[in-house]
Amino acid sequence: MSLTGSEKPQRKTRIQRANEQKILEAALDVFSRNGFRGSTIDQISEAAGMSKPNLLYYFKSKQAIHETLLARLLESWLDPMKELDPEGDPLEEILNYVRRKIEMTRDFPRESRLFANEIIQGAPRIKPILEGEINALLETKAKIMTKWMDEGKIKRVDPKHLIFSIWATTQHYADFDVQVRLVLGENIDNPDQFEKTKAYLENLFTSLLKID
Amino acid sequence: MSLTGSEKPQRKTRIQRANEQKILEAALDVFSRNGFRGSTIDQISEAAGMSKPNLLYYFKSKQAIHETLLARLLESWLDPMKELDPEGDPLEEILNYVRRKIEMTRDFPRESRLFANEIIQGAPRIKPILEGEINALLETKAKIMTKWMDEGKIKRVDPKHLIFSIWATTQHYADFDVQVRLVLGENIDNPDQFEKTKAYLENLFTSLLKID
DNA sequence: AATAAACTTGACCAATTGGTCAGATTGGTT
DNA sequence: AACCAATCTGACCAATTGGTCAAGTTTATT
Repeated sequence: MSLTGSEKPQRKTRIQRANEQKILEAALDVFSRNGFRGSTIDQISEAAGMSKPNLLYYFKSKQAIHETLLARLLESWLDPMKELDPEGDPLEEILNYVRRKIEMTRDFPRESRLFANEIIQGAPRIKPILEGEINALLETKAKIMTKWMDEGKIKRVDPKHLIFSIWATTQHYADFDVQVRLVLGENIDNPDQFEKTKAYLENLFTSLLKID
Repeated sequence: MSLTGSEKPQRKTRIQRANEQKILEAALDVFSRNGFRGSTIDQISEAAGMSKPNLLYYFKSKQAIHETLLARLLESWLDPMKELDPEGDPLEEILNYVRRKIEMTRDFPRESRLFANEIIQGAPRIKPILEGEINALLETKAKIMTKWMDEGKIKRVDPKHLIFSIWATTQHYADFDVQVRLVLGENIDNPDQFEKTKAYLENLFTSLLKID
């Protein structure tokens, strides 16, 4: 028994690190396709290439994997918004935010769906985190936008609804991928289609905000 | 045994009609909150106020209830788009579509979430229907919009992306209800907030499409 | 009132699934 | 080589859950 008290205080082994990685990668795949209740530990352990008890050696429960995944996700999910710079050119700052958002949608569609699944079902597991972090950040950024509007740098709109519409329009391409593909034949993982989508969204938000 | 051949060819009884209604109503509630796999027959039968075997007397399986719900949903879901009139005033027609869409989001949020749940998870059960019906309708309406653009009645944008962004921005308020509420304190079921949201979206799409 | 059909349910079953455990194997350290 | 901790797994368990069944109750029809 170690003197440090906690359960697993040791530094991580090579194997431990590798296997936790494999599990989280597999779990992201499975959870984002099937939702929490629609996913089984067997599916995940199979996808991770190990036995179920072995998976449970690294994560004590299905919940634990899911929580780890969501925690990591939330961390990176808000990054694009954090970069919104009050000193930059207002319209360009917002467009850059849109661009970063749609790049994330292209590069991390599974993360987007994992998040969407969680929110649609009432965010049972991440409401507290959402409540604190997102709200604070959003409040700050909304204030910046309001200041820009006061200064006449961009047109006046409700900043929170603006942010909602940026989230909605960008994430739509990941979350409703099947539908988009059914209509367009492809989605933003295709470079050509990515450019078209980006151009459309840049135009959408420029039209809304640009002062003539 | 009846001569008409099919399983249950009879006209529906008073009780039958009432109970099927109760079941579908309860199932919509449960499925839209928990997704297909996250919902149990017990939850639904409890919500419908009857025993599980009795529920299964009216619907032969959990799947069957879900399919019935989705079929009914799809029917009404596309109605707002069908009303888009090629003879009407272009901008006003599109804005009316946006208005109908956001009214549906307000009045039928559970249906919106049921649909979103299904699509996010790859639309396993409704892909065929989606493929036929939605695609055909969307193609027709996109052509109408293109014609309006050719005639210089509205600004030129990609009509399919336009439709995506209308879907995304309106449905967002139902599907991400929890998040919206966390940020605004309320959502479009509040008349005041509904007006604000409607005004924002009207402005968004007017800015995009209006010819000065 | 009698009767048949429609309706209802407690008890039950089999499959799935989250999680445990005892024991085997492997990796690192001396 | 020897030893201990870390890693791994087959077998197992208990709870949940979709669905069945036989028997009872209610409703409609004559």
